[in-house]
Amino acid sequence: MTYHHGNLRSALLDRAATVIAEEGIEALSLRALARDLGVSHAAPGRHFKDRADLLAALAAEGHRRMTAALNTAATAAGDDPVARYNALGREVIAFSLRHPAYFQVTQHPEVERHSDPSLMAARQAFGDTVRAAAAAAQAVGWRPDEDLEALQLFSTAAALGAASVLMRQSKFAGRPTAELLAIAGRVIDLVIPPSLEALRQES
Amino acid sequence: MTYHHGNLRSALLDRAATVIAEEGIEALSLRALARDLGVSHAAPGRHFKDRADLLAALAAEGHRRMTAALNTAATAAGDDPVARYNALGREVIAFSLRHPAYFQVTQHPEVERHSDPSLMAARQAFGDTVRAAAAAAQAVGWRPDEDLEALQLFSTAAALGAASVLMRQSKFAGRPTAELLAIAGRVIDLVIPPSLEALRQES
DNA sequence: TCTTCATGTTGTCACTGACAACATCGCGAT
DNA sequence: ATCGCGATGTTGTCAGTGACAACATGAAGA
Repeated sequence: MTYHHGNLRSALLDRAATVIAEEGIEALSLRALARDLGVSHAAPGRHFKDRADLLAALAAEGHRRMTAALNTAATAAGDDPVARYNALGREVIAFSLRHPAYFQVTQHPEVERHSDPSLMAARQAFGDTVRAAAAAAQAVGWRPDEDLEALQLFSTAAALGAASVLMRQSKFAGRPTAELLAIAGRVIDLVIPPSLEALRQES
Repeated sequence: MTYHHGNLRSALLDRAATVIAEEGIEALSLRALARDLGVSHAAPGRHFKDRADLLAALAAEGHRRMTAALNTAATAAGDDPVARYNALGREVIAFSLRHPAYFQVTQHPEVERHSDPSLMAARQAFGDTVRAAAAAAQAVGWRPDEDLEALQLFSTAAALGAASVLMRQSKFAGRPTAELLAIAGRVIDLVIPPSLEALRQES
């Protein structure tokens, strides 16, 4: 045996991501992963306590990347806090469409219940980013009467739900990404005005 | 052996629902179910081809009950189509809170991908009910420019996402049901006006 | 009564996650 | 230089699980 894979941990995470993208989370097996990488069936155990632990690590990575994507999208959106929060919503959907494996793993109930510390930290960082943007939009007049954290949680859930619909519903299957993103934009606009100006015109 | 359980099929579904409510879908095992009911490990196979088949049957039942709940909620809401659609949104959340096992199983990705004919029929009936209500609201002026099916799908996803947040987020854990339903109402109001009158005042 | 079919039983297989005991590699202290 | 030790990987094994096949039982109708 050649032994010595070197970076088995990241190789496992990579392979897991592609397996999940192709066949879904249920099809993921530690032993199959080990076989795919030409390594013994117990080798994954050195890096991940169990299957849930691997999924948690993958989900943490997904949250970190989503957070990073949101930050660049926010700065690209300019100064208007309402437009920024709207852009965040769109980016949640765009990122999900770009990275279906991360979407699946972060949204999977089995993983959501899991309380790995590094996963919880990544989740919290993601929530903090969204909450800060929601607070800025609220500060300039968007939904001033609602509880901030509730606004954050429910708008995030709505955006992720929309992403799920766009990925799973046959109505949208096979449509080009650009079209899906356009639809995503309209959906986000239902909840968050596209700009401060639009918000002021509403009422 | 006493043999002859009589109605093993519905006993399996019942027991499965309580197991799911208590320990989650992942904890569900056909063999454990058989043990719980004092029946041999292969007996469930007579009624459900495999684990996914049992989950599909449970999900179909969930969709049927949700649809029934929506219909009674709609008639109770009176004649205003906007108020009716708003009430439907609230009832989606209320039903989910009342029946967490059905919620979990209908929303679980593993089950959502499944294409059991009776499950698909139940899903379609649910979708038809929501779409009819959305169409009525649209006919009196709600979001007239949006695609009807998209409106239906995304508003359903938003309501279900809100239900998920209310059930899973620690922020809402342990709060009395009445309070959760009040929050649910505010969330629905973010997307669907509470009445035709409110809709007309918006713009 | 006899047959037939639905329902349940026993037996078995491959696969999986999990654990324990052992092997090897590389690196840092002596 | 080497010694020792911790990190990483290996082989071996166990119980739980889903799935299937072959058989048993009981009820209902020809």
